[in-house]
Amino acid sequence: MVIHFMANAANTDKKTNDKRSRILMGALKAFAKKGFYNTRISEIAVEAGVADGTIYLYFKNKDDLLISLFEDRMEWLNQRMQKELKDVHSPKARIRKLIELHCMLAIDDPDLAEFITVELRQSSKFVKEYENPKFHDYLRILEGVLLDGQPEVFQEHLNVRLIARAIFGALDEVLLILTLGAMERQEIETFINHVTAFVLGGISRTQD
Amino acid sequence: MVIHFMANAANTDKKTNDKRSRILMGALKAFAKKGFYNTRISEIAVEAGVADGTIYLYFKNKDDLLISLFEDRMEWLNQRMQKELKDVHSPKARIRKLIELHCMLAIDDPDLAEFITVELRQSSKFVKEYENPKFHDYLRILEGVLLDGQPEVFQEHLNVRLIARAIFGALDEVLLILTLGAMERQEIETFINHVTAFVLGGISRTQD
DNA sequence: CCATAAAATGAATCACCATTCAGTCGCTTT
DNA sequence: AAAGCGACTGAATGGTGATTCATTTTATGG
Repeated sequence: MVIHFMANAANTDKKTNDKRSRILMGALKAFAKKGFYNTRISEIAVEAGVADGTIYLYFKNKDDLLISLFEDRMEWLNQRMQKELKDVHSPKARIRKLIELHCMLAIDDPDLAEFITVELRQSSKFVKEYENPKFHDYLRILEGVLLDGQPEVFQEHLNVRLIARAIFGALDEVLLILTLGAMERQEIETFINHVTAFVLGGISRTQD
Repeated sequence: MVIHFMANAANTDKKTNDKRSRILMGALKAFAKKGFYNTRISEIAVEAGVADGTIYLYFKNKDDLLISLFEDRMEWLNQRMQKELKDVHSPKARIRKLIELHCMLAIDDPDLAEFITVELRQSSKFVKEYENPKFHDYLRILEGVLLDGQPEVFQEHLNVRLIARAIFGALDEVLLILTLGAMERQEIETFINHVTAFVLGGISRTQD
């Protein structure tokens, strides 16, 4: 009896998650292409291969779908960020890694890159009540890297919170360019080098 | 006859411009508060003190209103930028001036600040056919300042186009913070100093 | 002061689309 | 095998809001 229940639940969960994540994928693709407000629920449904109504079994409404998509993807992004930063110890190298990862979104998942660069502000401003905690987690990771390096290599008077925002803004804008023009991997690497030099120059104690 | 016509035209133009600019003001206020897609034409009409239909005498449709608003305000911003930069000659001082002006929007015209930070990307991406030339003019001003200073004080290998974007992104993000929390003028000045130090550090040949 | 044109109005239209829900499907249990 | 149950479907609903246009108001000129 118990075993049955468990198996059942696991199965249901699997199917549930599968469908839910297909809907999220469809929404991401559609939002990236046409933006939140220009995307019809029916388009997401087609993209996900489900009926319109099915979406409402997994999400309260269109706003909730947007928010859930943010939560899901930013969570993933933050975890990846933290995992990759774990192995890097020099503060400057961590900054470089962070910039690399941020920019590599343009290649790894262009839809996600586009979604973040274009919808992030809108959503945290106009989807009522939504504070976008996962985005703030991202900022906190960046702040953490700055704080860790501050006593040694970064300027002691940095306003960490402010500069983290400025760096995020710079990266976001660069990511936006990357998603627009299709670029060679090589060219992207050059971009990353330039941006890294710019950011490190802005925060380091001494010029390299 | 000619004189009559002229006077007539001038008069009409004046009234026309007056009403047109009242509509633009109303749209700016409404867009800043609720965003483009959540703003009803009727709300703009109320804000401007005109009838709904009147808006369509001056603008083709809602998209056109958005675009016209961009053109109008960015044009104004660019002109102000260029005028103020005219008197400043040292490259570093010009960068500082540019950052100051950008940030001062949060105080001088919070609605405009909010509008630019939140609607700029959306619009250039989803309002079909619109290339947002005035925004690119802004970028070109920034690039110009970098280029002017490059032979002397800024790093010779700067990718000017890229770094201009990065700087814009950083400023935009900072402006976004400024518009959210109401701040003292003093605190804003501190912010400006930090951001200026960050940017100059990122582009200068030698640490100051 | 009248005639004509121009500008402005705002109620009515109508296309659109998020959301709902009555009905179907397929699987499990007995 | 049939009843029960949860997941799923997609056509129908209802609210919404951009846009239109018949009508009214205001300005112009003789």
